[in-house]
Amino acid sequence: MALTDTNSWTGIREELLRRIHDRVWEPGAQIPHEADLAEEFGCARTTVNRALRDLAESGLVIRKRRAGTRVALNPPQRATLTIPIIREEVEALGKTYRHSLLERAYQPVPPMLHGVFHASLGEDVLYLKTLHFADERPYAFEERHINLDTVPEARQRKFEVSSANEWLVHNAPYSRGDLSFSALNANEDTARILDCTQGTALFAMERITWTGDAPITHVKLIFAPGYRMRSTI
Amino acid sequence: MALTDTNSWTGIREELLRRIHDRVWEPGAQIPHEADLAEEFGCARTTVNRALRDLAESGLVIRKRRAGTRVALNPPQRATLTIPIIREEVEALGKTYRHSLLERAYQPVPPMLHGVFHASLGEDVLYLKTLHFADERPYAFEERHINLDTVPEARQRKFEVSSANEWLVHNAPYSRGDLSFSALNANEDTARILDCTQGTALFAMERITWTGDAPITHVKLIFAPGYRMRSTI
DNA sequence: AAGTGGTCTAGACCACACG
DNA sequence: GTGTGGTCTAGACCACTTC
Repeated sequence: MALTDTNSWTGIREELLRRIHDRVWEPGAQIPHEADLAEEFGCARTTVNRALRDLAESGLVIRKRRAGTRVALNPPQRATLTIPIIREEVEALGKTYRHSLLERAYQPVPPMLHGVFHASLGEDVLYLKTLHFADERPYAFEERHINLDTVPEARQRKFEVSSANEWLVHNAPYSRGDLSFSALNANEDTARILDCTQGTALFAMERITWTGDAPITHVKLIFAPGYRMRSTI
Repeated sequence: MALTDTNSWTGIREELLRRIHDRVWEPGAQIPHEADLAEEFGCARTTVNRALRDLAESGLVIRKRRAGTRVALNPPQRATLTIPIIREEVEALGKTYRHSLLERAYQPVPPMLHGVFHASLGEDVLYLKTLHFADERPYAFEERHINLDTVPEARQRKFEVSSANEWLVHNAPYSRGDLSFSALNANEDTARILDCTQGTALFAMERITWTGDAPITHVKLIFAPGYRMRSTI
C-alpha cells in the first residue's frame, strides 16, 4: 500500500522510486510497461508517462522505444549547477558589489582561441580585464574576449558601469556553451590583482558561449582564495 | 511564418525561443497565455504547456499561477554536470584504471563532519583512503567516511577489488547530496601521494550524500595536477 | 512485423495567487 | 472572486527499435 497519492504523477514517481531503492526492481531489470502501471495505479497512461519521464531525466531509468524501461545500472550522478551572475552572488552574501575595468583593448584573436574563434581570424576581438569586488576586497578576476563579428554593438559599449556579463546576457543570448573548472597557482600578476601570495591555489572557471555556430565570448574567471562552488544533487 | 513544425512541442519551443532571442518579447515582459498561444499555433493547450514547461525548467521564463508567464530578466546560467564514476572516466580516456586501498579504519566521526553525521556521534565511521590510477599514474586521491548506522553492511566489505563508490552506488542509493568544488595547494602528504611538488594547485571535489535524512557517506576527491572538469550548457 | 515509449487532442477540474 | 498555470483523463496515432 502506497502512502502517497497514486493519482498524481509525483505520487507515482515516489512509489516508483521506492521500488527502485528497495530493489523490488533490480538495477538493469526491466520494469512493467506504462500501460500495465497505469492499470495498477488506476490512472491514465499519460500520468505514468510523466513520472517515468522525470525519472529518465534524472538518469535513474533508461527508456527505449520497443525495448521498454530499465533501471539504470550505473545511475550517472548528475548535478545541476547554477552559475550566478557575480553581482548577484556577492549580493546574496550580504556584501557590497563593485567592479573595476582594468583594461579594454582591441586585439587579434589570441592563439589559445584560434580553434574556437576561427570565423573571425582576420578581425580583432574586444579584450576586457575586469576585477570584481565584494565589500572592497577582490572577489574574482575576469578576462574576456568578445567576438565582434557576432556582437558588433559591443564596440559602442564601455562596460565601465554595467559589466560585460550582464550586458551580454541581455543583448546576445547564447544557445549553447562549454564550461570547464580547474585549479591553478597564482602567478605574479594574478597574485597582485587578487591580493594574495604567489602560488596560492585558485579556483578558475572558463566558459565559451555560442549562438548557433557563431562564438560570442570567451571568459576566464579566477576567484580569490577560498572560493567554493556549491551545488546539490 | 515559422520554419519549424508548430504542431510538435519542440517546434513550438523553437518558435518561442526565437521570439525571446529576437526580443519580440522583451526580458521581463509577460507573454500570451497558454490558451492564446494554443489558438495561435492551432494545437492543444497541453502542447503549449509542454513547451513552456521546458523553457521554465531551463530558466528562460518564469511561470506563476495567476500571474502568467514572463521572460526571465536574468536568465540563470544552468549547467548539468555529469559526475562520472572514476573508473569510467579513466577508461573513457583510453587509459587503464586501477585503484589501491591505502587505509581502512574505524574512526570516531571527525570534527569536520560533526554537523552532518550527528545521528551517529557515538558510533565509529568507516574511513577509507584510496588512490585511483590511470595507466599507473596517480589520477585522484580519495578520502571517504561511511556512516555505519546507515550502511552497516559496509563492515563486511574490504573494498580492495571493487571501489567503495561503485559498491555504494549499487547498494545504498542516495536521495540527495551536496556537492562542492574548490582549489587547494598540495600539502606534504598529498604531494607525495599524487606524485607532484608541494604547493601545486589541485582541483578538489567534496560530496555528502543522504538517503532521506540519514547521511550515507562523505567523499573528498583530490585530482592530480591539470585536471579539468568539463560540461556543456 | 510488432511492441514499446513519444506525443497530441479535447475537455475537465483543481490550486494557487492576485485584486 | 477570478484568472492563470498545473494536472488528469481517455483515446488516438506515430516513430523508433528490436525481433
